[in-house]
Amino acid sequence: MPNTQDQILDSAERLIQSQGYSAISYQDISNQVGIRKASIHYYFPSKEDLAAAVVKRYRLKLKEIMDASMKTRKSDTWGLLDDYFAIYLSFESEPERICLCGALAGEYPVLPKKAQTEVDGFFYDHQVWIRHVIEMGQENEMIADDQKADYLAGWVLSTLQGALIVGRATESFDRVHEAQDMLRRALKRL
Amino acid sequence: MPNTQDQILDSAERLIQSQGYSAISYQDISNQVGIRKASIHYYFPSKEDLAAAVVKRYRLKLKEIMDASMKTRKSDTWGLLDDYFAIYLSFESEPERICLCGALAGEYPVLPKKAQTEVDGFFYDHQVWIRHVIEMGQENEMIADDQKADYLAGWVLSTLQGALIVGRATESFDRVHEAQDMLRRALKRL
DNA sequence: GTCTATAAGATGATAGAC
DNA sequence: GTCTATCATCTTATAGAC
Repeated sequence: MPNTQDQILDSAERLIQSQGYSAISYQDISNQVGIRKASIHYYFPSKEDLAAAVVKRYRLKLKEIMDASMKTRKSDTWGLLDDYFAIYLSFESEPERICLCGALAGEYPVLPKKAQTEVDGFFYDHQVWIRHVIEMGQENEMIADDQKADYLAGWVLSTLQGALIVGRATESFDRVHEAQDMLRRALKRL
Repeated sequence: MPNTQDQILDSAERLIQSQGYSAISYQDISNQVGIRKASIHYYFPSKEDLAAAVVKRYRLKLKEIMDASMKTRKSDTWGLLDDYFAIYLSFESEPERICLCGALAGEYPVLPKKAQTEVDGFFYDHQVWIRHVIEMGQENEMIADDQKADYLAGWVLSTLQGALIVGRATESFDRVHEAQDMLRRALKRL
């Protein structure tokens, strides 16, 4: 059983992923965690603090997954890409949820500054990681090198985030599978 | 000068595109339009009514643009695709705004039912239109036909929505240009 | 740490005058 | 049609007891 602070973060993460930042309240979290909403303020004085903490933790969690993948897969281009794609496939079992930062990006201008910075940093982390994978793939001639690795990385990121968001709204998670299929082919043949 | 009802819809559309549905209030619209918030209830009794009306109008507006393009471009595959891409490029001049339905899809589970239906219908319209363009392109051998047109259409849609959303959060509208570039190449060579 | 109690403000919505 | 006035409810947040 996680401590109270982690339970609050878990609840907030889940709620933001399914409802967005503006829609959720301390009361919602209070109901899920089973403590009074005043108690939440003990851990996170303001909603801005809570938002920043949730994104920070989420960003770090994924960064660790990606770094671990890099360590075990070495320069196995398609294995690395599969690992990354798996992050997005994990949402299939909870169709109300999407990537936390995809959800937050949808209401970016109303987010508190610190949360904005973390969301921005999240996308930066991912783009750098994907770019690295693609660069290695281009060196090994697994991926065509007539396109800048950075453009390709941004493209992969946008596509996957978009597939999750549109997929949830159209109740078609297949979209995510299909998008990954297309990306794999495109990277091979571009 | 548009009538009051249209001014309200214009304002709501603008606000949702930049802030999302949950974050906006009758007060915000009241401030922009210059009428009291009680007056807005005269046109749209509940926020749910307003949401449904905004999406319905937006969906129709884009449907008309796409149908007009189909009528003038006939079977000019790349011309049609350019017209469609131009819809997304139009957001470059107002970097706070993204596609209304992309923004709404980011908080889909909390939307009123009727708004959900319209958002869903919006994506359906687009996917059908793009699929049609791709099918014609495959017949004319402009686009390779080893992939289902419907998958390709879904992929294009997801990518463009994702590029807008991620692009706004990372202050890099280039993302949209680059994604369109990649899509064009990918469709040609797949 | 968690609670009760409470504050100050915003929200969607309605009634009724003009 | 648009206004003022008002309502009940929800929001984030704080003070202080246990």
